[in-house]
Amino acid sequence: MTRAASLALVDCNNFYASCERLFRPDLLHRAIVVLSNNDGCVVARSAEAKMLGIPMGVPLHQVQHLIRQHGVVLFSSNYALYGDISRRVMTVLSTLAPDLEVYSIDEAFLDLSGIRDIEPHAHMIRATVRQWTGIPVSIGIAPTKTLSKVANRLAKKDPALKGVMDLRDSRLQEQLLRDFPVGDVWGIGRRLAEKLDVLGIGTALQLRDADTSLLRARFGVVMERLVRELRGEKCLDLESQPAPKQQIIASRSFGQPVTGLHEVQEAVSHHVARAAARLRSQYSIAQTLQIQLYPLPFGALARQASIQLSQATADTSEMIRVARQVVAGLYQPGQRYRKAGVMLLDLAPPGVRQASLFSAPEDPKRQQLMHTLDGINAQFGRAMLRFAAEGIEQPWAMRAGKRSPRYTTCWGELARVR
DNA sequence: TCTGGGGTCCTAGGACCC
DNA sequence: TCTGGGGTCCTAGGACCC
Repeated sequence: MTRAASLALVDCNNFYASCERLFRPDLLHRAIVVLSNNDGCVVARSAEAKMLGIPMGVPLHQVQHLIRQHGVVLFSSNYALYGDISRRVMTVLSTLAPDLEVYSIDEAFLDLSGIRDIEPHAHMIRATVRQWTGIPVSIGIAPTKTLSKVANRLAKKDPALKGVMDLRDSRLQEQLLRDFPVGDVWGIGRRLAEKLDVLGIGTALQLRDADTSLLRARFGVVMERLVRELRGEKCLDLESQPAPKQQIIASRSFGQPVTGLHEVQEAVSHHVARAAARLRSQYSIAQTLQIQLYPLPFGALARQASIQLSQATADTSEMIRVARQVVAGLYQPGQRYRKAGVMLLDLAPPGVRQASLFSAPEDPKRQQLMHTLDGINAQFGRAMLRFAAEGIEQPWAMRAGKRSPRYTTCWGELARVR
């Protein structure tokens, strides 16, 4: 029996539905469903709702008959609440393992190396989270992240396991992967499952034992990593420090279709403000602003524009000023819009190269670039002053510029100090 | 008629440079 | 008319995740 490094995936059961239930204990055994913004789609279901055959992500109108027939209780989503409860769960978990990675609002990978009796420990984790937060969780234990995902799924499926599945044993892996549909493997979506099916690969075991180089050639490096992980070879590390976002998106569907330019501009301005706030909270500035307007009917191509800001910034009013102009350009009178979105790209810091150029010193493009770098420097200086004023430790440092006689390469880089 | 809001990584192809 | 190699950067789009 081979026993490798031990990783656990802790996943909250029916998370949003469980959160709502905390405040409605009378709904303990009732079918309940949580809806997306504007109450459009089903985004979470209690076990009872799953049993009724209400699928994940389905538009509400498609299951209205089931809802009425079985008296399913509906909730609008309350992300502030779910975020708060998630933080409590993660805090509890962090006291029960040497290291953890918060993977999503309802999942965390735990490093359990150094813990001797892992299975009893996992049961203890499960009971503690339940007792301290009220949230039920399932735990999958395995040598790699991908296998721990498999284990977690099995833990959820078989009640006899009491919420914990230990998949460290390689013979057990072989046995259980045999019946595990390849489409349920982490990283295999609908498209890939279809393509694998054509190759005669229908189970996780067949995928695990397939020819690596063939898969690599056909599907790329992501697939190769996935296959190796299924074999118990660790390719994905635990990332306990959350990396700063590389792009920030803020978008919303309108409750009703919108036609007026002013209304669209107001909505976009609001999204810009939300995105910029998130940008500042990770101490970043953005160089590129992207605006998307989604017309009706559903599925119609979005109108979009991408704008390089004259200098990278995190300033809300400057971004809103630019965004309003862009919206005016994209907007078509008489068109009905269902959704608007904003995306911030080319974020810095940390460690993001801002620009590079190989050109003669008099090249106007180089002048432009130097101007941009000056802009970054200025932003950076102001940020530092603000940190100092607020007594915050200065988290970033900056480097810029590099020259050679004939040509000049310039680049700016904001690097993390610690 | 009614259809969420975030994110990530990878690849292909074109522009551009020496 | 045919004729180069090697490289970077950017963008769009596809696939996936929760």
